[in-house]
Amino acid sequence: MKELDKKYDPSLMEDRIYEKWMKMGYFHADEKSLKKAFSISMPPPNVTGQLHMGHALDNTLQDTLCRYKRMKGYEVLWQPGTDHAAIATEVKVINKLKSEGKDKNELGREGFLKEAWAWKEEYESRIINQMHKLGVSADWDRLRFTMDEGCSAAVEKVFIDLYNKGLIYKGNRIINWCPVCKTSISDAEVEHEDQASFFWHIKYPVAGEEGRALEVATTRPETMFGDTAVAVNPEDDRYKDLIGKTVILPLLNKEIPIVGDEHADMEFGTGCVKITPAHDPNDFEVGKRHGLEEICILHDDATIDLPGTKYDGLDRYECRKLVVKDLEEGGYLVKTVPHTHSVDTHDRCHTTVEPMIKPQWFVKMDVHAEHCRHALASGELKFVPENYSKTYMNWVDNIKDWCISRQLWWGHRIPAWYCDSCGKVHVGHAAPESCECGCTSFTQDPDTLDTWFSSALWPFSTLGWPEETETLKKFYPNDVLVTGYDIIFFWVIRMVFSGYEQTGKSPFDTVLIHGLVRDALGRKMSKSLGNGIDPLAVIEQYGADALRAALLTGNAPGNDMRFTDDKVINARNFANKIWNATRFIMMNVESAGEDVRKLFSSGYGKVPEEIRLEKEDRWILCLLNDLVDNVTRNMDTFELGVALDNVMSFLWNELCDWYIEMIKARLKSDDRDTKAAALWTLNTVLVNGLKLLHPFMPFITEEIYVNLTDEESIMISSYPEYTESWNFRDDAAQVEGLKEAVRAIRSIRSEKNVPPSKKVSVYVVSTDEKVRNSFEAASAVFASLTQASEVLVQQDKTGIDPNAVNVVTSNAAIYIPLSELVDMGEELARLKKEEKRLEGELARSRGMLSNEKFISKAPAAKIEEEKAKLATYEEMMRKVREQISALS
RNA sequence: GGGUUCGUAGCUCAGCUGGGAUGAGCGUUCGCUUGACGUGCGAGAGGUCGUGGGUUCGAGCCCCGCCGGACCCACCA
Repeated sequence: MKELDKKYDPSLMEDRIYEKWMKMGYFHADEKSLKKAFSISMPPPNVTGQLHMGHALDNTLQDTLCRYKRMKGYEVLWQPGTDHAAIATEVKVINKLKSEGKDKNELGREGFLKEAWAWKEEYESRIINQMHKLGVSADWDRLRFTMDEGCSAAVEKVFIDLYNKGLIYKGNRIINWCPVCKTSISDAEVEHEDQASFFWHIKYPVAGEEGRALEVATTRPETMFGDTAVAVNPEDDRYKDLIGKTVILPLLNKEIPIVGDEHADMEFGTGCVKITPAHDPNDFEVGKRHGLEEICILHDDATIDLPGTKYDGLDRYECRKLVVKDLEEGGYLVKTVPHTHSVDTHDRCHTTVEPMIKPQWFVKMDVHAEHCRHALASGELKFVPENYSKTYMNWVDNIKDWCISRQLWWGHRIPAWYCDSCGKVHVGHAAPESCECGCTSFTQDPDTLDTWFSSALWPFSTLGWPEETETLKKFYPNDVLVTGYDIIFFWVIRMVFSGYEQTGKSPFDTVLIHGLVRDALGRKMSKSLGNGIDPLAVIEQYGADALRAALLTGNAPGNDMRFTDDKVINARNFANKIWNATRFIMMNVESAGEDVRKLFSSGYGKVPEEIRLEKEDRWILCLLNDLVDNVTRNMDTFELGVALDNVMSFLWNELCDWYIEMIKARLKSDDRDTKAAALWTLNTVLVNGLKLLHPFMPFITEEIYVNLTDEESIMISSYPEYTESWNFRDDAAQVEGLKEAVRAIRSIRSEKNVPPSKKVSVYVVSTDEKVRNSFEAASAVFASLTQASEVLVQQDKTGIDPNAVNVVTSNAAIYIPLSELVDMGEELARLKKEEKRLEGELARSRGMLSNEKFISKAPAAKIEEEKAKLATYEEMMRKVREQISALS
């Protein structure tokens, strides 16, 4: 046994401990192990950023589960890795190049990718170091990256496979285009932002009908150059005679047809809709139904593409101003109405996206959606908390084909090759020898795949798939996936259908959902608000253990949480408490000598023959045993916050506040047996308490454990198992009675302002011999906990000052002769108050028991419980009334 | 428009399959140099569980309505 520093200072130990764990290889998972497997794939953080509170929470949850399972005897694989984060990284690298005066296009594809890889190396190692600080026990030997060789091979195989099955197709479709990033983005990457703007009402004159015009309203007047029709509802009496005729498109003086289409809502606006198939998803559909021309009027950077006009080359918003001005001058503008509407923006750069028609690659979703439904219906996939399966199904039921091509360089290049002469597409690992047309020259598709295409394969691509590796066999499917609810659509759904499609299985059994970490005011942490809290700063100040505990306490699965300093400070104070309790124990063990200490190695659930336990020893062992049961149950149902609360309150409130105080006298005594039993119990309870705490607070528990036990590490120690042999119910109940009495006396002393220095006699009266015996046995403890000069246990009130203060507990009556301090009127009032409280309890209890329906319908155990309570309260009432009549 | 979720102590939140709100932390009041710890110890005050119904022997928990907040999706020509 070594000594602990006088002061608890996490910064002095955490790095050292982590290095030791790494060196010992405790995080490594052995695919050849015969132990039962437990596996989690870490949601790969982007190589763009740094650890934020969301990561800290996500990884703390995973780490806690993994450490628990390891101690429980599982072979645990926590598979770590990072994500290439296509757009995010590409944008950051471009910006970095810009700041160095370089340009993406000048560098060329190869040169740019070199820069991007260098970026990746730097940021990957940075974020991994940050996870080390948090205590993440992932198997770093198996670190993967979404664009490494194996993952890339998996991506290519899946693409080719889906293409061959007809589940991937290429088509000209309307997609979301980001004019700044110059790439298509999926629906999921689009955010909606409310913006104040206008509704411009414009007249389109009907051709050949002098004086008649259709009035349309638009928020994007510049798109009128792409109009190829005006739609009215076919049921609309106002306009249905015009269907089939044409209107003159102002400014361009072009005739376009009037079509009848359901899309036009008679109730909304004027009931007439301009149709711009190339720049609006709804209009695109209308265009398809009516065979309308699709005229693209925008360049990729959102400047106007209208050669031969004065509008050509203008920025979209410049053009808008000019169009409005020209319409007004031409007498076409009817009115301008202020209007707030939601604008689609790119979630990465917040640029307003433009719907554009582009040739893109899509994944068909119908078959895949079926996989997702099956996963839940079959029970092969479960959500914790369960209600998130509704969110999941809501997504599944509304899913649309997934646009997977991106006009980026940083990513997995699409394995499609176009014949240079006939243009035919060939999908495969490499270009074919020759095309059917005889041509032997091909060009690869320049596009890359959506980041989530590779993330979707993460649970198996990281384990060696498509090879049937030992690792894959041992650890796939994963047991748990831990992630936030905001990512169910992006990631969870795509992993699920990919898992079924490629491996025939759900990629994981349980999805543990957590919420967002918000700031103290409940706001989302964001760069723009500048309200983010840096986990590393918190670790530096309070330690990783405190941060982890703060993230887990008082938080139920799936719920958002507020992060406040209070929580971290409380967690740090707890750590300090445990630290000092350990120092106290060590100090006493040291002085007790080697012959006591050698008894300490016994396993859980056994008491060495030489040890003679006393009541309070059995009480705390019984509580510990219940704790093991509770914590295990809560860990297994993913109630980590509850489990941690249980451990903390046991160690702090029961072990430190009660047990240690109870045995202080025994530790000072010369009786070798009683001292040995107390020390043995202390050590046993602390060591096992630390084990229960370790998954949550790994560093301090390791430091204490190795110093206390001289063993190698708590990480590889075995988890306590609940045992019947430590169910000392009877002793536990007696000590609880004792505690109740102590609290009652302290309460009286405090109420009467009796200073601790004043020692008074305490009489305990009970007619129950067993109760008397237990108080008798504990009289020394009892006296020290209540600052009593003596404790007299007796069966009646003989010799007690009739004016003594009296409190009634559930198994005894306590008398404290304090007559000189007591105002009899006050005392009577206090007793009356107690009488009233008991009356309430009795009424409740009797009411229940006299209710015939309760007696006939409630479970028998519940009835018995209530009867016992009633008996206790009746007895208490009897004593209180006796005292009242004695005083009156 | 579709869906989800919340409303419990001054604040932030727990409350397990319905069985006494002896719930936690912080804050607050009073007291304590108790030799492990003031990052501590002891004792208090503080709640008609948003609201109105219903089901039940019994509702913070289940069902319906309402009020008030949050979020997601779709739409907004």
